[in-house]
Amino acid sequence: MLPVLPVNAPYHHGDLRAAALQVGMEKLADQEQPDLGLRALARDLGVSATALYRHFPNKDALLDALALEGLSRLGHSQAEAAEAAGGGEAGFAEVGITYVEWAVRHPALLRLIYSRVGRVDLAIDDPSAMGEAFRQLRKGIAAKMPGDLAPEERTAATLHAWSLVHGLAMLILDGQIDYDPAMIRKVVLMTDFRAP
Amino acid sequence: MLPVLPVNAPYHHGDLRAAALQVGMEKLADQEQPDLGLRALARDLGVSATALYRHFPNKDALLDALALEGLSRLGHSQAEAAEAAGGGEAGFAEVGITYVEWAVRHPALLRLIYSRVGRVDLAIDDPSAMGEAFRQLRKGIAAKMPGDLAPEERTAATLHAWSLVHGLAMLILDGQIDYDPAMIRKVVLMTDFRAP
DNA sequence: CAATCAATGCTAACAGTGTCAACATGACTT
DNA sequence: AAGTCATGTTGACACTGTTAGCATTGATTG
Repeated sequence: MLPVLPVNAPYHHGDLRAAALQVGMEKLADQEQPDLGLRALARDLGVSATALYRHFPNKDALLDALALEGLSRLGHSQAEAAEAAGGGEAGFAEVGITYVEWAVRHPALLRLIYSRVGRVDLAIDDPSAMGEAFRQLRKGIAAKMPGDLAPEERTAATLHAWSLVHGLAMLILDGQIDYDPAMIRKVVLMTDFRAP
Repeated sequence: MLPVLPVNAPYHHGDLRAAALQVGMEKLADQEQPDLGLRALARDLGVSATALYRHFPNKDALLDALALEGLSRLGHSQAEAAEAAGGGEAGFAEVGITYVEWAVRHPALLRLIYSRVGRVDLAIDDPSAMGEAFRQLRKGIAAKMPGDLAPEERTAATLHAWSLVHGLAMLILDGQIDYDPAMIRKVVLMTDFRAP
């Protein structure tokens, strides 16, 4: 990744924060692991290492912002899939399959999301932003559950569905199983939420 | 963690390799994340930073060894649970619940295992050791499946079970859901492998 | 038993990292 | 036009993994 506008660059960047997030996103897209160096990123941006500290209090805050952006994209993907799939249990399965597919396409981003969302600190603008985005994700999953379940069963079923697709995704990302769309579909469809 | 025998220590440690693995294991047990520094570990061992290079070619090799040891312990735990649980589907569920419980008790170790097993290189003594241990783990899961399933269904069912408990474990470790044993049991028991 | 040698330890150094302090530049406000 | 403040810079510090070269010890062999 070459520095952005290395020659004749003005002293002030224009919108370094946005540029950092964009280039950071691009770098993550190229990687398997979410290893993002502050200095390396600054180099790619054609800017000194410490310049980023004018826009983020520390590296964690930058990663938090990237994770939040990633979570937003994941949520968007989920919502899209939910709409395209229509109602019913078949549609619900489609949402889960989309989750796994998204994870396979954005491994570093998914890892970053889950590694940071659990320990948001006050560095981020809105500490509840992450939690809120996740609540949306959960809601998206829950909304597709069969309607005739008791509330407690509903909670368990949501957790079951989330765990199943998240587990599938992580096992694939960690190289334990191959990504075989047909097999994923088969496994996701195995669950019958009305079983005793 | 204090240095081991800082005063009057002989020039040669005795068995630095074993000591490193042991202290490394203890450090991992105290942590949530598998962050293990080579120099920090050497300090705890009361030894210079580079001494460890006489026993491991690099940091990755050390972590691989720790992950392998962890995987062995997990496999042992699984086998124990499988035996104690007896046969049948109830016993099978017990094995899955044990998996989640083990993960909650050894978060850093489980993370280390899954982060390294996918990319074993030739640094480790037996490159297939990790894969072998995992095959055992999978076999342990598969062995508890209902016996009257077609082979392909069996594969899917094994993957389903593994993904479900692994997903539950990861969501708990990442702080997405609380560890509620009753809820775990409920969710694990939800699956009916004979559903169409 | 003495000499040698390989195993195992050490220190010094290098490149890389995140982060802070102090200074420089330039865009916006009055 | 002057001054202020956001935004950039360089230099430094402490930390990391890693290599090279030297020191010490326990084991092997003449």
